[in-house]
Amino acid sequence: MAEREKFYITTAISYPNGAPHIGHAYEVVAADAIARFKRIDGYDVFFMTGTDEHGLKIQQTADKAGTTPKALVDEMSAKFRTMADGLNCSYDRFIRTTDADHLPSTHELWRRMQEKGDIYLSKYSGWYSVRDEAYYDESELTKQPDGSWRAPSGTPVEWIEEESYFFRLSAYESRLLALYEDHPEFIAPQTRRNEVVSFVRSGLQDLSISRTTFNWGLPVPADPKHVMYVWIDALNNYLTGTGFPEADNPRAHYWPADVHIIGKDIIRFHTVYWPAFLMSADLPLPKRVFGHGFLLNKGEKMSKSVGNVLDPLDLAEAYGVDQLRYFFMREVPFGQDGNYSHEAIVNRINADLANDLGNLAQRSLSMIAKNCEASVPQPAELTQADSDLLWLADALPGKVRGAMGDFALHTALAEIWSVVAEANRYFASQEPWVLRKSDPARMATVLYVTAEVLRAVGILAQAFVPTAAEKLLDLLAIAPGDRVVATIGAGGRLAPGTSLPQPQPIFPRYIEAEA
RNA sequence: GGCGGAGUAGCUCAGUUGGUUAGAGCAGAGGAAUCAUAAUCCUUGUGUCGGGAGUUCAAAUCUCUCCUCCGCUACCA
Repeated sequence: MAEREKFYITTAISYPNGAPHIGHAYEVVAADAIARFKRIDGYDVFFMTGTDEHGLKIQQTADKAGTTPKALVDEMSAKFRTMADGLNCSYDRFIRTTDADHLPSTHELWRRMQEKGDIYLSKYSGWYSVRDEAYYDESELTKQPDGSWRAPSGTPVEWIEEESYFFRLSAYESRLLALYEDHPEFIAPQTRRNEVVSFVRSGLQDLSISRTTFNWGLPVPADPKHVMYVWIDALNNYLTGTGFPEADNPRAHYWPADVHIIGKDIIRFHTVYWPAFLMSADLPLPKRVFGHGFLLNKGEKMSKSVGNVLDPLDLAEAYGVDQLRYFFMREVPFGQDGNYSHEAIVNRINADLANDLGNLAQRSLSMIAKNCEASVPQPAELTQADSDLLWLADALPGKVRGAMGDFALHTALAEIWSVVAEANRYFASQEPWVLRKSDPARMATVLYVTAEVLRAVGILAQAFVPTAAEKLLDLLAIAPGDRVVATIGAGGRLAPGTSLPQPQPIFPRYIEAEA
């Protein structure tokens, strides 16, 4: 057997300065679906998510709460991990930038960049608002009557100069442009790529990569009064996850990442800074970076003031984990912004999951249980209608693989469910409940073909709705090792006579609670 | 301001390199069936394809122009 091809996928790591929200849930669920699909498609997958735990804000939040940064991030990071677990996300490692192996890894990256001559000590200066804890560009400031300057937020600013290490980002402009040119797939979707190319073309300045104004962070090698600023510390988690710099680490072969799944708001860090760092360190670059969109609550961004902040686990409890996952991935074209609302979620759950797939499984498997001695029926000769439907099911792997290759999760699901819809039409037109009396052999064939379609659908659905798909495959008595994409089609057909368990509903309908 | 994207049925969107009567899902209306989670199936749309002009035998699909919306235009991530 040939060695399996590796596939390394990551989410961004979350900043645990507040509780996880629906955006975090969306990202990790989408990445999980891709990871799960790759696994059932035969890849050696490494899927990583985690938390980015250093920085001024964490330190301040801890101060305000009267605790230590470490105690704070221990508590907060656990919430993110609990969320990922609660949403049934199959990460192989949950990395934390406070993990012990992240320091040597990041020091090594820094050292290599320094060796290249790309890191130098200078001064970082600018208009700083103490109250906002942020620097502002001069163009953003407004002059007050007394001659002083104010930030956009109205707070006073002062000119600050701070010693800082810089990365020679400006030296990488042409190499980055060449990367985008030679690998147009590196940044997706297309619209994000356009933005990045335009940004880099406009010229790059060197990047401040250390701070002396706080100390909750990784110390700069040989100059511990500096801590590394977020860019290097956070981005390097992807390398740390593979055991860098240990060449003999069992995960070393996963680098470079095949894809970073991130929010569109941090596309620049992943497509400009990150590859430049890696080029400097003479390390291979990630193959692709995908910037997904945001989920909006009825068109509005989630915010505490609007009062529409939702806890993802509350949603999962209300609708079901698989149901919520399905909604996220089916409703919104991956890469674009999308809306969610109670009505939309319920509609998807009931129409697609309970009615279309759940009911198809129930009606066909019940008939098998009652009329075929509770075992896989023996098909007779296939009619054109049978072959046509099987052909559609057998063609699904190619279509879904193609869609998943472009991270078009919504398209993959649409493809799968179009076959479910076709199977419902087939079932209605074949009327096996009539055949039961008029032509039992024909009935058995129709039920067999339907079960075969359910098998293909169940296998592919594992990536998106793992628990329900598992239930469906259990009902079909598919052996654990056979629940892979490669068995879909003529080579892996159900064996007639295999006894089947008592059918159980796989997706309940969502019933509105009494108001 | 500069660069880029989008504007197609009530809603969400598909529409490869221009080519028969512009499609899907959902919602709405009517009907059939009863195996099934009151699920399913069938039928049903007179849409100025944002406006205007142009190229072409032929444009939602190319060109120009105008209108509207959105994103990016670096150190909060």
